[in-house]
Amino acid sequence: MAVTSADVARESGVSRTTVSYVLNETPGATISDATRRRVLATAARLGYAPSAAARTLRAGRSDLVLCVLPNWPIGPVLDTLLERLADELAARGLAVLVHHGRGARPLADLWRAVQPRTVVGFAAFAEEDLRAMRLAGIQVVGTRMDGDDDDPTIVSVPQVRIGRLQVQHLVAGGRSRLGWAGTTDTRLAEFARHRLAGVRSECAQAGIAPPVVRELDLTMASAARAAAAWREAGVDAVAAYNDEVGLAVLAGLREQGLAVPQDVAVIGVDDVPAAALAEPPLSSVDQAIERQAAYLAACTLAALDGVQPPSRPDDLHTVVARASSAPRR
Amino acid sequence: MAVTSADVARESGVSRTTVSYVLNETPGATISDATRRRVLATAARLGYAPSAAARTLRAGRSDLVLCVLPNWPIGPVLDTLLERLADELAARGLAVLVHHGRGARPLADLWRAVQPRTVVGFAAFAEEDLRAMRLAGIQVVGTRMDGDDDDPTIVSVPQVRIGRLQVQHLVAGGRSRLGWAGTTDTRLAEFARHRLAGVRSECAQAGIAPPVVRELDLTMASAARAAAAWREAGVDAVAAYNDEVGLAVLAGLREQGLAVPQDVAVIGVDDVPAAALAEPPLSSVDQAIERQAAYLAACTLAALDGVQPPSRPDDLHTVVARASSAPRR
DNA sequence: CTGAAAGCGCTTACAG
DNA sequence: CTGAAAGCGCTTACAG
Repeated sequence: MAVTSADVARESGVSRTTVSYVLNETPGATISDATRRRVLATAARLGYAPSAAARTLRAGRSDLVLCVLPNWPIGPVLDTLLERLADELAARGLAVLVHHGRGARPLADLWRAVQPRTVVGFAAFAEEDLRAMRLAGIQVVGTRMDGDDDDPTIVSVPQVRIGRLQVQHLVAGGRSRLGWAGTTDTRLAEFARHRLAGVRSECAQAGIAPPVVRELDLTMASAARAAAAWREAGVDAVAAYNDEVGLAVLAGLREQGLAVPQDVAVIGVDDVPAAALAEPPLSSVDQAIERQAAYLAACTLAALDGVQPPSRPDDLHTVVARASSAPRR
Repeated sequence: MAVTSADVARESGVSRTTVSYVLNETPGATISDATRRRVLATAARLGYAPSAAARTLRAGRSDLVLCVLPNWPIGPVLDTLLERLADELAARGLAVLVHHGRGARPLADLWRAVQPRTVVGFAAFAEEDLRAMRLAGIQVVGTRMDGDDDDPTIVSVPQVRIGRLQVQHLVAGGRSRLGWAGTTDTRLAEFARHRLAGVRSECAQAGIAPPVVRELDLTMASAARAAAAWREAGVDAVAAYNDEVGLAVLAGLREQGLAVPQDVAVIGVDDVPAAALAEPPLSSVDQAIERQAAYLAACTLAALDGVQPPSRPDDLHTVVARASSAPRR
């Protein structure tokens, strides 16, 4: 069916060995210029492309790096991460493909279809999946959201810091009774848990009461209910899971007749464009996506080379202060 | 290194043939129950997984379906599409992997690493890429944004309709001088072009002037400039590329002291949660994502089976009317 | 009911 | 400078 190296060999009047030497520019081999030209021309004319399956079988490993995502909604952060990773790895002849690991399908089904050299996991793997990958000789690079692990194959971006930063900013602005606006989107539960933990610990640190926790579903009804609860509790500042939730919080507070930032301050996470356009403009926490992406790519390359990964940059997140969290007068 | 079927055969005291028959439940073969049990147990104990490369080489085709995306930002629409597709194909033993085809890297590099059975393209392929895939025996399923092609391997979701619907809605609400809010994000240029074409053609149809076109970059400055230009031109309604741009339009109009919907009506596309939360709530065009996903999945399955694809549902898009486009009193 | 053998397409010692 | 041969791990006619 498809063109094989044998076809190229026959058409060029040489052996498959010679075809392989020419096409792979094999270091040891010296091929006469005439032969090389002839082989190259034939390959181009026939549209020859080597069989990935055969190469992988022969070599015992492929040039594929597989990124395994949980069922997170893909946003700009992840998008940039994947793009950057693909660019860096392409420079070394590696292809990056992404598996959107929705729901309950076991990873094992994948290995029937594809044989990656390395798997980059964006959430913890099941024990059995890990075992299967190790047995199959697949290298595994992991990521974590808490940052207290020394496993060198693990990239960590501590979500906890984000929550801490939000609280520090709000407290510095004279606020002392905090609310937390989480999300009912279960796909984000892992992120939310760590960010909330950061909020809690920083509240304790600052000597103020723990946050009044509410989970929103991005409807006006749920945002208004949350706002009412916060008013009830005397909340004067809300840290939101992200900007999307933060914008819902603004809407809910408005609905309940609470003024931002006079009555309540609000801060989100991500610094999406819509944050700056809100009324009032929404404060946020910038994630330094480009630098996170560079860090992840460097860690993956280090794992591929079997060397120590770079240490994590520790000033990734910064507060973007806008009117929604202006200090108490 | 890894466990092979020969290992399982040796440990079970049978031939590789028998191992293959048992593990693949080969129809013709009848294996004694004792042997079957023994082989299964050994395979499980050893953690045997067949080599995808060897299976693919042997079979001449893999169980991999590759989705090739242009460098679009991934949003909820695409996300749902991919999830749905993966689910439907998993039921037939096919794995779905995604290639984020950023920028200029030629697709050909991919075939060195991976050998898909089918490629689902979300934008037009380069001629040479198409040729290479055909030569490699890869089945190609395409998608288009204009819907006037009868190629059965092509899934089309006509963006043009979206623009038409927006204009119909605005005109029905008594508006007669339209603006179009595009985006400076070049990754979306293809979508924007078709939606704008729909707006243009429907304006002609309705006998009103062509739209006053402006491209926004999601900053207040650019939104305000656009708003000023529209006021200058006497625009009384704006169709936005999507809700994100629509929200920027609302901000720009507010900044310029124009009242929505009294002075200017606004409508976006996508019906994201933030649209309903805006002040005033933003009208939009719903994309019926679930049904689009089902349609794409059905087309892909049809292509795999070599049968006629289903015809496109033609009522995918519907206007969600909110305060931002309330009729002229 | 089970096994020995061929062959998928490639690369790479090994010979010439 | 070039070619014949082996072998990666699998499946499947073909024999028994």
